[in-house]
Amino acid sequence: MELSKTFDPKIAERWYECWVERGYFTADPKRPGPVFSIVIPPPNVTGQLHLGHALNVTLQDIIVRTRRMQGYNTLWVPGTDHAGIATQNVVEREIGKEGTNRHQMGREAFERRVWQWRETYGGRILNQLRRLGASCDWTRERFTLDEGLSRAVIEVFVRLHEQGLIYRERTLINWCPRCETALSDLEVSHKEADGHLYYIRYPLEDGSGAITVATTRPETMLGDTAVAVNPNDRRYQDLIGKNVHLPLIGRAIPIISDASVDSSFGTGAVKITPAHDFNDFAIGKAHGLEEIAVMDGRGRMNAASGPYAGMDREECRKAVLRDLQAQGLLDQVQPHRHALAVCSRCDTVLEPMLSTQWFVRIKSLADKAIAAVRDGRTTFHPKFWENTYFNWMENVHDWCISRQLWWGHRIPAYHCPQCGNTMVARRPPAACNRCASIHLRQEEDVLDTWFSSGLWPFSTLGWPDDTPDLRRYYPTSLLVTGFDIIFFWVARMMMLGLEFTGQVPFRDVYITPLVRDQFGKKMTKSRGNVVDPLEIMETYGTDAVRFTLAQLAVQGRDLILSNDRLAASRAFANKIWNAARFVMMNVEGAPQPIAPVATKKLGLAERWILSRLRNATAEITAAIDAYEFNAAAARLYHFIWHEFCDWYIELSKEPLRRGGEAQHAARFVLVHGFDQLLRLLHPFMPFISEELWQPLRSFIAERNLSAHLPVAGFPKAAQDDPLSEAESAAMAHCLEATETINSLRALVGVHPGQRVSAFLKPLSQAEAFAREFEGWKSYAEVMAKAEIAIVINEDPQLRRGKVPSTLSWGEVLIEPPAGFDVEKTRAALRKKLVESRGHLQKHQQRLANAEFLQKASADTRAEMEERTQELSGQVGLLEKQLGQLGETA
RNA sequence: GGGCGGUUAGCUCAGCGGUAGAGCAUCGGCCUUACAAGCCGGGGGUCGCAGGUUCGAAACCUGCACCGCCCA
Repeated sequence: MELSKTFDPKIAERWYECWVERGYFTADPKRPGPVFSIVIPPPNVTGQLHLGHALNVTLQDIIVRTRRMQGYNTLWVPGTDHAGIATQNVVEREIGKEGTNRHQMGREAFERRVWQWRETYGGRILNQLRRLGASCDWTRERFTLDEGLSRAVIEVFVRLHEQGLIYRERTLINWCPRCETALSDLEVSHKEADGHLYYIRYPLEDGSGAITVATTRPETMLGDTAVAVNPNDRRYQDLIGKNVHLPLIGRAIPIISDASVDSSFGTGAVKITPAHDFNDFAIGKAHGLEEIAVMDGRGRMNAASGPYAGMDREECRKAVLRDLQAQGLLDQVQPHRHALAVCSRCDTVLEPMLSTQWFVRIKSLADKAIAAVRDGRTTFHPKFWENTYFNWMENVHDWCISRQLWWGHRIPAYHCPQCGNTMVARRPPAACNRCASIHLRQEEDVLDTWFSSGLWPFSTLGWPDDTPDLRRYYPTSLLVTGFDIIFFWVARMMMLGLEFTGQVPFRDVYITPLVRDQFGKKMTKSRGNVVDPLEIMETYGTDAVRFTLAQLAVQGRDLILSNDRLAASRAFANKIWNAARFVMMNVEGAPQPIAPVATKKLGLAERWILSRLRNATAEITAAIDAYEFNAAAARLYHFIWHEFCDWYIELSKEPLRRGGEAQHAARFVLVHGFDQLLRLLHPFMPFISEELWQPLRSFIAERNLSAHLPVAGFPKAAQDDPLSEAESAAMAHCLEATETINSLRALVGVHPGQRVSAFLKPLSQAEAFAREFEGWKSYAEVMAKAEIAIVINEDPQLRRGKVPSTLSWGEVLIEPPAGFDVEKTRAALRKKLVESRGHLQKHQQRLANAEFLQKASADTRAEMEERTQELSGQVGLLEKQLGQLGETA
């Protein structure tokens, strides 16, 4: 079969469909073997693939494909979450364009509309995962609003309620006036903003003067129910207990003292609005103040705000300031930088709002989740992320789980309008269990999306039923996610998993790096520096993108993606492609499969590359096991490019030409080596590896050889090294001699096509070297384009007219072309001499140090002595060689 | 304010107690029938700064500086 000259990623990427059709990714709980299971952190159903996903999914796929090939019973569950707020926003925008809104539509019609939207667009991100090559079990795709998962949500809600871990309370919560819903602490972002500090004079009721308060939010004064000062503030001692006349509204409110007031802020006196500020709420509770809400759910002023009713909060602020100014009550305005709480979904400034919400009592759940990480049932990689986890878990507040949305799991609570009773139940009760009324109303609110995604590791496996999947695949082996999701997913999955299954949801948590642009900046929509993974997949090929991400995935460090890196990976793919062409060209016409050759019967170069393969296999496997993707990718790259292509393919050319047994052995090693190489590569670059493995397949001698690579066995490092120590040394000598001769050729300007004659002179044990040399002479001669002779006894004529260089075990001389530059070669030797002398000096000093001799281990001393010997040999040689070139050292 | 991570070649990063490494970029020479998205060869670093521990520190400890992030 003929391969084209360059690699076209598009063609290779077609294999995906075939793998899915063959069911390679479909798990079977009945199959024997150790289990490896993983659930995808469900992407938002409205989402589009971004680089964070691409990285996350690539790394998961590397592990999953490796484990599958290693024979694990492997399951990777894909799916999406319903993303309450985000999805509702998308659909509201859509119907907005049609001139309607959800309130006009009504709840049921709106919900139907959202489902329609989901049917049409919800699969988008999952299709993008397919394009990335993610080997998910699509027969088990889940959605948080699926019937099964919804049942799990209700079950968990009811049980938590029964245990007293869910309660309902009227309190101050973070409210988004645009989304018109409550938010949990985690959905609140903080950002710095330039605002103003307004100094407002509140006249005392007794007419004896006024007290000035400073505030960033003048419009909330309409709901003030007190003014507070610090009890130790001398300035206001006399005023505590008096009343002020609240401007614009006319209400009389007291001046109180509270230790939490910061005397250094503004005037030291602050207005207290319990219904619109978290600090004020706490003060209000402590002092029994009235809570007066002056805004509605859309951030508009309500009836309690008197003349301002109906205004928007921004508009109201202007009006209030204008009126205060008109009455001479606005003392001054200062520029002021302060933190704003905004909605993490839509960036709207949030409003603290008084309302009745459902909460999860979190302490006992968090304690269990902390313990599970402390005692190592779940481990983070890199480990330092555990600190972040602990820090959050130890300071976690009760979780507000109700949302005033129409898209989500409706809370299974039923209110009785007749007697005010509220019941929580798995199924709608027929009648009130207190007053027997049959007119019950289900709670309007839905649950926070994270409430359902927190159940994901076990709800996707069939919980609350005792299913074969749940029994076989839970707890899962690993969760791969970004650090920003530790609180959302990891924390909640841990808490809920432990509570409802008694087991941790996953044994390992691998925290991926953050992907930054080539300037090291975080990619954000507002910066406009977001790189679309689909675009770069289009340009460089999916395999190249995957490989680049793996190469850069260093633990504990951000990942900086650049086009240079991507281009390098594309070049790597092309290199592999061409190596395959070489292999295929050289086995053409050979009997299929190529009969294996016993290791003993292989040539030195063949045993050497198999030895390197063994080493690469062990190192790559260990790196994957340790989630050191960068190390695994680097070793793969080095093995393929430098060991297999640069050396072995070159070394194989001679035996291939020779024919007979030598040719057969080289063919066998090329095929076997390339087969193993493609298997090692497959988890990283699934498409090109399959594309190349297919034509190679018929040459591979393996019983029960699988039809495709995803289910072929992953290489295992051979027990014994095919290469003895002596042979390994011999190959090292061969490679060093080759490199040194090539370097000399370039130095003196031998034309690349020209053969040269070269002489090798060992420093010692010349006869032994001469015998060893016979074993690798032909390799070095081919690779260095040289006639090489070994010199045992130096004859006085040897050096005449030749150019020398050093080897770690001796020296090498070549015949230079006429008119070469002697000074250049002298300079090269001089440079080497300076280096070697420097090193030698350091070593000699060390060996002369009494303390070193006394304190360093015997091994270290011996090693240093050996090195010193070697270095002094080098220095002597270099001096001699410089002398030979007419320079006294 | 509390905490975490980083600072090594032009760039991106390994190395984490015994002669400073890789990839990319750069420079020189080569179209040598697998590959010019290539081959061969070369240059390039007082390992952020200051102390300390050690026979020996890029590596371990302390402090500082700068960059990035998280929490309040």
